[in-house]
Amino acid sequence: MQVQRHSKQRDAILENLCSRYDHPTAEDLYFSLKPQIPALSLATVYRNLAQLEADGKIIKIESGATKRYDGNVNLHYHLTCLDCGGVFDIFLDGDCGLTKKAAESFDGKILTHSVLFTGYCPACSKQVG
Amino acid sequence: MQVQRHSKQRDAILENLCSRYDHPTAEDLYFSLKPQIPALSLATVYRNLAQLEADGKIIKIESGATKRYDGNVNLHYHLTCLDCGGVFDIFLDGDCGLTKKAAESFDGKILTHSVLFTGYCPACSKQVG
DNA sequence: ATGCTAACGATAACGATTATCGTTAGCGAA
DNA sequence: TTCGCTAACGATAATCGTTATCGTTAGCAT
Repeated sequence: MQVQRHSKQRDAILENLCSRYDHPTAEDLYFSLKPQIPALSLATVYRNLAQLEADGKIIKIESGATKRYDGNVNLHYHLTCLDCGGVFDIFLDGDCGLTKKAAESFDGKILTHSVLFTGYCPACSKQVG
Repeated sequence: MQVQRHSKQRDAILENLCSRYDHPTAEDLYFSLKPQIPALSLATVYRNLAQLEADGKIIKIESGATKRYDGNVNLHYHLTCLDCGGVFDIFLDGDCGLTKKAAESFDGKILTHSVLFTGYCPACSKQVG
């Protein structure tokens, strides 16, 4: 096993991700950090996102072709808006018994889960259409 | 709006998908149908899977880079096995109140949702390792 | 300060999916 | 039944998000 070294880039990526709530893509983060770290490479963003996810410090959201990331690792769910394409947080009390019920009916080992709702975000659902 | 025509290929894809429970990828279906329809193109498989999904006749499973498909449109969930990579069905009674609770705490419009568990399938969880 | 090598930046490669385009075939009207 | 329209097809090029490669840079232990 290899020692993980500290890196300015990884710090900046984690800090940027944790300070926002729009579930950015790797590219979003890249452009957001470029002014602050002009030499930053998109590959570095992907590399560090993968590492931070493996360390359990961030979450990867499986929403279609382009992955999005979330700095909030507390259990919560997401909704993809069919209109604007944004991803929004949905906080419920715990997991609504999902893990327990699934464990009862499934003869395997369950570690984690994710829930992705589909619909319209507050802003888009208020518009006519 | 355009009229949808009947096609032998689409029939075969839907029938193949509905007769299996391994949540195949587009390529899986392609190779599975190739003997029966030698002229079949992979593009046709993708085209029809998209169309069948839009028609609500099948479900697309967002499990990583490669999408998988499911011919069972009744509400149920899935588990991805970290060991063998397979996708397995998890049937619970209804949605465990997920839709209701989410609607209460989210100020938008919720249409559907999907749940993806991560863990080990029955076979892999029984192996030593 | 020095050496080791994790992490970097640039960019090529990859893999899944989608778009293009000329051809085929489903299907309604003549 | 044939004709005409065009949805759907097959082949393949293009796209796009992500990952791998490789020479260079920079943490960090000695």
